[in-house]
Amino acid sequence: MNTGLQSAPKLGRPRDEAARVAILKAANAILEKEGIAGFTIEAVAARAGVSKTTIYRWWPSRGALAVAGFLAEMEPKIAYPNTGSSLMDLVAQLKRVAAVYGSAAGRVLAAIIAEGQRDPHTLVAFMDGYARPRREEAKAILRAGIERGELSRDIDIDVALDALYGPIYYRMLVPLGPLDSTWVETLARSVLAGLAATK
Amino acid sequence: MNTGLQSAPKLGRPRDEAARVAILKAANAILEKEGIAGFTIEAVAARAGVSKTTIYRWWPSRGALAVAGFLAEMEPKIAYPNTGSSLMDLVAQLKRVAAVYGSAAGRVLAAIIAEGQRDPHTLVAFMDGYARPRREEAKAILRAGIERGELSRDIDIDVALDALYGPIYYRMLVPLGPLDSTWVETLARSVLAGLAATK
Amino acid sequence: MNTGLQSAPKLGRPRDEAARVAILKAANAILEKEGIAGFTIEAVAARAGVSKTTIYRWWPSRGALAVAGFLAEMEPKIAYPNTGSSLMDLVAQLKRVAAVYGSAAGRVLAAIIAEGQRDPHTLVAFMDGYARPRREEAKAILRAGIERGELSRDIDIDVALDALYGPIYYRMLVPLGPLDSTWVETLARSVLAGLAATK
Amino acid sequence: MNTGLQSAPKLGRPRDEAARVAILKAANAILEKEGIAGFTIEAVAARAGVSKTTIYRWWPSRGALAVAGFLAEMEPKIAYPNTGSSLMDLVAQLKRVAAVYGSAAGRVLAAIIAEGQRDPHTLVAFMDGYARPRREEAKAILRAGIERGELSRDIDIDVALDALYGPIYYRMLVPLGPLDSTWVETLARSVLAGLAATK
DNA sequence: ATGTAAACGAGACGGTACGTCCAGTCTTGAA
DNA sequence: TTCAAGACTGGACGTACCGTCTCGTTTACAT
Repeated sequence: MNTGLQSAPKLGRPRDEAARVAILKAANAILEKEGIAGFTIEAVAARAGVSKTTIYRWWPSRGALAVAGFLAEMEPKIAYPNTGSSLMDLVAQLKRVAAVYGSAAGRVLAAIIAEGQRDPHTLVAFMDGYARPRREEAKAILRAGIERGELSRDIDIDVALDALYGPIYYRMLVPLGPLDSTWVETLARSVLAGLAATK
Repeated sequence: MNTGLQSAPKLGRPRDEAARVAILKAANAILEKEGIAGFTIEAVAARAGVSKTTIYRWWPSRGALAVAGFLAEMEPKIAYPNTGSSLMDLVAQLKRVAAVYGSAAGRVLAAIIAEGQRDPHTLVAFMDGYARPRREEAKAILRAGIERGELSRDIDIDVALDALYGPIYYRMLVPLGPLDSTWVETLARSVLAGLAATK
Repeated sequence: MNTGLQSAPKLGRPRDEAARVAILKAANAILEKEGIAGFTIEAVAARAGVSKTTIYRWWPSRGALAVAGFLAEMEPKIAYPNTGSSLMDLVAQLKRVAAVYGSAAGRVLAAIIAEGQRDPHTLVAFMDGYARPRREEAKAILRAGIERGELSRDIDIDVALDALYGPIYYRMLVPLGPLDSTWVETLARSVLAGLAATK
Repeated sequence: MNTGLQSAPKLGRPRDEAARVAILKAANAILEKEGIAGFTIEAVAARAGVSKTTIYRWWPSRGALAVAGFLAEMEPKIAYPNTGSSLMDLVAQLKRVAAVYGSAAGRVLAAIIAEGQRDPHTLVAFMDGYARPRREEAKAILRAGIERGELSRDIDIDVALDALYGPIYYRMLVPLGPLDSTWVETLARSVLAGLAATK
């Protein structure tokens, strides 16, 4: 996936930026509307008004394209807020994430994780491009909270984040119940209470 | 999935039990070894030494077959223990579940959830046949714990179970870290502390 | 190319005869109308109302299909006559061949020879299925003529047939002039005179 | 094919002669080695170390390029000899042609004729640039032979040339037998006998 | 014992999408 | 103005499986 700017060889016809954008938009639209079932390279090409070749030139697989489309759409949507309080920031962002994942974007994300089970490259792309960076951001917040004394030094940061975000992904993929704000709040309160209680 | 015994028409050649078993075994084996990518009806038929027709006669779709195979293999493996203490039972079972999901069975389960994102019928089959029954068992334990006074009356049982099992599914599908017993213990302790702390 | 009747295993769904015929007819029609340029497997499939798979199941390549179509159409058209006189038979057949090759069938034949230059299998199929059998028939006639004393024992049968048929193929492929009956007659007279004059 | 010198615009960068030669050489080499199957513009460009653009700028189609390459290589090889005797000249040249067509050049020629069946422009280019000029030379020889009384005034020159050259092309395209000198001699003797016998 | 009815193996069939190749066109910067 | 590089649209390739179908064969029970 050559979305970024690398050595920029400058030779030959430059990449068509409009096509790139159209492809990512089409990928997202299809994933949102029809889910992974209708997400074929041919469908994306048709919707974007682009030839299959152009897609294959820039993205090695269906999954890579899905991830790229998701990132393009998501990146602006889930920045962490900054309220001065780690816990407030965390809860606020958790609610925002739950809201986003409960909407169309959640279907895209679910599709990507599903595709990731089929194609390891997709999983890697998703983890490198999205999952791990988000986790790092979240870790930073928790660490800040520890510095400020809002959280105990004894908590296991990874476990804490798994406990907070895991349930959201779980409900997104296995709809045992709704992903609404009441639920998130109850969850956050409960889990944070556990963290606070740690030793 | 007509695995059960219904009106038993009794006419004609009876169903070949050996074939049924061979198919489920083959389905599991393929799902474990190659994941969802290699899980095609043709592959299952070939491995089971059975014709495609026979598979389609009894299972309506790939997903239904996967779920059936998973249930056949799983059912015996994750019964709840009974130690007299709800919390002990819960933790023990949680650890067992994590261990099982971290092994080959986890790959099968991941494949089923992935297929469920593509085909709603598969999701329904999985939820009806597996997810919800397990959840009911777990709820019963928690309720018993409340009765016995081990747990507060104020906890939200569903949230509690999401907080306990969600992270396991999360790590199974998005490998941000290992699914080992240390992690499960830390997680369980932390979440249960939160539940206990609930006023 | 399993056009003929072989061991007839009898197992499974029997081949759809109507499809086979439709495919051969479509192949011929396209070859006649558009030449080798428009002769794609997809076009044949579409015209025959058949899936590509069905074509590939029975014919290994474009060329094999073209040859099969040609044989199906041609076989009845160029049997040798039998006038009692070898030379008369020969000339009569030569004229018929020229007439046929000058028509739509000629375009099919030209296409096959062209495809044969690209794909050796096609050439082999054409030679085994058509060129050599025809040549053998012609040789038999010449041999009969020698037996009856109509032709000299000294002629080289292969050279004689090359001299008679070569020019027809030449004109068919390289249109330096028409392939009409006047020309064939002149040619036949001239060449046969040469044969008669041999020693 | 703008190989010749036209109005000489003189403006801008001049045509790269080395590229022109490299392209023709590459075209020939590929045609000889891999036949028409491997003869793609991209392959020629790669082998010649030239961009596709440059090829398309000067030759309108694959066939045109093939013909140009063939002419560049062939022109010097098949000039008519001059022994003073038309018949001797004719036979000598016939043998030379057969020898050449039986070698690598024959594969190129066969490829061109094949391509000509697919693309009329190629056929025209081949006929205008090669087939007809050669035929005119041959006709001149026959006419000279008639003038000198070596040949009858009654022979049909076109038929005579078809009878002599047709079989060579035939054997080149449909390998029913070798294209060796023994065969050519027998053929020439036989056909010329027929011409001589023509009243 | 004989018929009837469903299960089964085999494999042909119409389709969809795959990922690739090449055609022929275009857009850029350098020569 | 030519050229190298390489992006672009587009058509066909040959393959893999899908889910359906049509056979002939097998197995049981009901007559």
